[in-house]
Amino acid sequence: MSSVGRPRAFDEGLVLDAAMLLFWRQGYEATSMAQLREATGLSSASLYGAFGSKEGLFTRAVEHYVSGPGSVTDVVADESLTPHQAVARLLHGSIDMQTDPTHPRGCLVALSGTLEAQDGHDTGVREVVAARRATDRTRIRAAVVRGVGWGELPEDIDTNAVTTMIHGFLLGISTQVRDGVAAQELHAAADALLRLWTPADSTAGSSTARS
Amino acid sequence: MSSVGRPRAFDEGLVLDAAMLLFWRQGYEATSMAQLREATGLSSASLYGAFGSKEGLFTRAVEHYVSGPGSVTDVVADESLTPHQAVARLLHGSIDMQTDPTHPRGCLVALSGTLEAQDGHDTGVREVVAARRATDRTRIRAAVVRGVGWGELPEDIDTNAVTTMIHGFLLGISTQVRDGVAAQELHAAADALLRLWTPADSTAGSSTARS
DNA sequence: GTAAATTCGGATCGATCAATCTAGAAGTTT
DNA sequence: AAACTTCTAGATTGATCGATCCGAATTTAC
Repeated sequence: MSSVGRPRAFDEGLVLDAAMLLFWRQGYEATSMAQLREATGLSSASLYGAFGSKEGLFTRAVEHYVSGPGSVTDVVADESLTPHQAVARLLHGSIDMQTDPTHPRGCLVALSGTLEAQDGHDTGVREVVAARRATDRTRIRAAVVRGVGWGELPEDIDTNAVTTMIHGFLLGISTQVRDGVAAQELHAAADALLRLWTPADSTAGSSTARS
Repeated sequence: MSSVGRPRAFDEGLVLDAAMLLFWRQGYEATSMAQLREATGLSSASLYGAFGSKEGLFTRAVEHYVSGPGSVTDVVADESLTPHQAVARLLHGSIDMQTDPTHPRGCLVALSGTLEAQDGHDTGVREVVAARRATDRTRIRAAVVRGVGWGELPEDIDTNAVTTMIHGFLLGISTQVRDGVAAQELHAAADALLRLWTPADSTAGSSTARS
């Protein structure tokens, strides 16, 4: 920020990477500043100077996640794809990401901030991830509406219901992955879910739509 | 336990009720013994004398939940129902329970123990709820297999995939409820999901199967 | 060269955590 | 009455929590 004074000696991206992995694996509350200090290699002074608070660091780590591994869900907003393809890639891409053994399993956004804070102290934590969940939901709904517009889905379909069904399954993936459900089973389940995208006519194959 | 000595002055059921509500609302880690003391009206000595530890109290509270509000999922194992009815009542009953405003929203079993404990200290917490999730999954799979046996589902269906799809949606309900999704939307989504139970023939109406 | 600005490691803050223990009063059985 | 257990109420344990402060180190601005 400032051009005067001693320059920062650490790479903010690497620090956010380390913090993201901890929050991803353990959640916000179970992750202590001592662990964050050890994982990032920074002192308390540096961490608080750069991020203000534990909550501030979490917020930045979530943003880092959303623009990193979490960006797999962005594909659902890609209007160059058919709506069916967009949703199929959303689900299959999320499953691939969440079962990738090179980082913690499941989705940071889906697993964090689902419990109530007692005193409005950690409400910011909940808001950050809930906002991203709301974004996913809005994008899924838009894809469903596009599906109706493209003629992939019947005109009289309940778009909110289909949206809730897809988003509900997406959110449930994380818990299943944490419980050890294999990627292959989840992919097959996603295909089964997508099969009702085209209830009568089958203009687009649902099992061949994966990348 | 003992027949001699001063008898217990508190009602264990009421104590477990209060503890269950706290864990349900806030989760295990965010709930402190001080809150549990205040909510139950018991002293530390009484709580530790009766339940051994915070983890022991949580375990008993989860059992209390499973045999109480959480028992709505037991219907999926009811073999006097048609398999389709069993799954339909599982989903719609869970939605009704989880959106009931007289207690915390969502499902205690679905929301707890989804994150990794750092040192094998709280692994018991995870195991208790994960075991119940595994039971739900097993029961859903049995209902799906019965559905094939009854001729409600095609012989060549992937029962694991359908199971994972249904259980995934069930688990995702909790997060959606916490995020404010209305019961009516979730019911409609469940109906949409159940629509693929009968892909071609429609011997059982999916939207009229609710209680 | 000097002063201002910023970051660093490390010590430390008060608060809170789960858990244990004490002491005496109260209740129940034998 | 004696033995036994649970009760209330609180003190206390050692550990850990998030957050702050301090002095030394480092860099830029003037």
